Amino acid sequence: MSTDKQFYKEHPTFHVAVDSIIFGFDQGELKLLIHKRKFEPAKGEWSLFGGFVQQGESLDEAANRVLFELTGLEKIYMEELQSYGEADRDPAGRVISVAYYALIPAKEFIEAGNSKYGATWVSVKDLPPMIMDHGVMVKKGLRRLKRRAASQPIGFELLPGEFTMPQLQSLYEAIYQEELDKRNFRKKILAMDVLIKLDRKDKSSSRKGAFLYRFDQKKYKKLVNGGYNFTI
Amino acid sequence: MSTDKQFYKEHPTFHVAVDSIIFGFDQGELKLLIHKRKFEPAKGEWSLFGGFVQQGESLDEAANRVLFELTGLEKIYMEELQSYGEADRDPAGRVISVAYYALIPAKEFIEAGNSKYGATWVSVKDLPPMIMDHGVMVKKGLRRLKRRAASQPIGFELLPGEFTMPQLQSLYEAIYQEELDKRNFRKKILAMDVLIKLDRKDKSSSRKGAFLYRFDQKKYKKLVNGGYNFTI
DNA sequence: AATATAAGTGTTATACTTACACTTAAAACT
DNA sequence: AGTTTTAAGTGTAAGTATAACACTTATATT
Repeated sequence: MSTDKQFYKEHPTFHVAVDSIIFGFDQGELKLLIHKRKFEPAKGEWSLFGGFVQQGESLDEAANRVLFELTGLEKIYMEELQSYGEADRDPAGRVISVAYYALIPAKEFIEAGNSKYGATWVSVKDLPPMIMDHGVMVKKGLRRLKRRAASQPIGFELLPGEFTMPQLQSLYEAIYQEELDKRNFRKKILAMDVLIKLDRKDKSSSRKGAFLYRFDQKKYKKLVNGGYNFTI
Repeated sequence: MSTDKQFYKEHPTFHVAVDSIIFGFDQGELKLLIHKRKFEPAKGEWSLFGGFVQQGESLDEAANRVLFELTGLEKIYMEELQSYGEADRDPAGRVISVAYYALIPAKEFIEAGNSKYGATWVSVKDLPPMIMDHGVMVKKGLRRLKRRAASQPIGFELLPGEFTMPQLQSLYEAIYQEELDKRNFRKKILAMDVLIKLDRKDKSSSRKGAFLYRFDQKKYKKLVNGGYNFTI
């Protein structure tokens, strides 16, 4: 702090915020978690979950803290998306915002939506108007999700620890917004050799029941380190 | 400014910097433009081109301004890469830095390196130690370049307006760090149908001379808008 | 006229991707 | 107990894209 002032004091400082684009998957639909803004200005309007970076915390730490404070969600998949720094993006003052995108699995999905925090899930196909540049951030987040899903098995982050092939396929269909052939889909996914088939079935969506699988983190890491590159 | 204080004044503010990872291509090598830092602390050590965001300018504007001030380069390809916000990343004080990556064509390449600004080109295969987290930023920039080069015809940004097939191939070989088959390379590039073959030759590197091409921006945009996706 | 050098060109084999339809397991109903 | 209903599960063949491979050509230099 004292050195800060010593070297850089002639330069201006700015409020820095983090905003999280939180995707979830449920009932065959890809959804976004938003809430009504809790503070002025624009209090009560639809907003991503955001807050200001505090002294002594990194951007990643701030993003995780804000998310936890506003939704109770912890230890979820999160990565930086892009910074937004237009001088007039926030009408209430100069704020530079770092957008994060986050994926949460179905188990936590329900709780977050029903919580005391006033969070709401909206379908990405029918987004309400959001404050400032949050709509732009979401579009960018969706593009990133599509790209990531195609080249990394990121979809698994959006599912519970155990899932069925039809569920996984339905997730990818929601991300790409197109129907996939189930034979080809299974072939590709299984060819990656990162899934473990369990001998139990999930019977919630059919009489026959669908076998459960889980993602094999170890095999995946081995593949990635070996230079292998996924494409779904 | 006054509204800023009104609404957000309880939150801390930070110095925000931009740092540019500038790639160039020359003599068959992919290179990075760096310089010796002009101010304390760590004055005289190898550094990316960076500076502080000023009041009233966006991050993009700051990145372009800083680059121009330090290298004289203007209107070059630039995009945001990632933000770096660890609390202790700069030993002299809290600074949040937004890294940009930039590509400059061969024509401007030479000038930038020989300039009054003290800029130096170093091979990406043999990078010197750099201040703070600049080495990490460069690694990230290289990964981005590789990925972008594979899916967008971004390589053209690194070449002069007119170039030959052997030059283009050599650029891709430098980016991927592997040799490519020239027949297959030509086939793929030409199949994209975004190059215009000129009837002139460049004879600087062979007696026979190689035909010059230029990139057709219009055709490219048409393809991209039509949903086409490149892969080299 | 001969030589040296990099540019330029096609084909075949292999791998990957896409399209496509029937069988099976199990609960629910009669 | 047998029949019906529903989603899960499975294989093959055609088409497309990728990868491997070697000789000819244009031109400056000697």
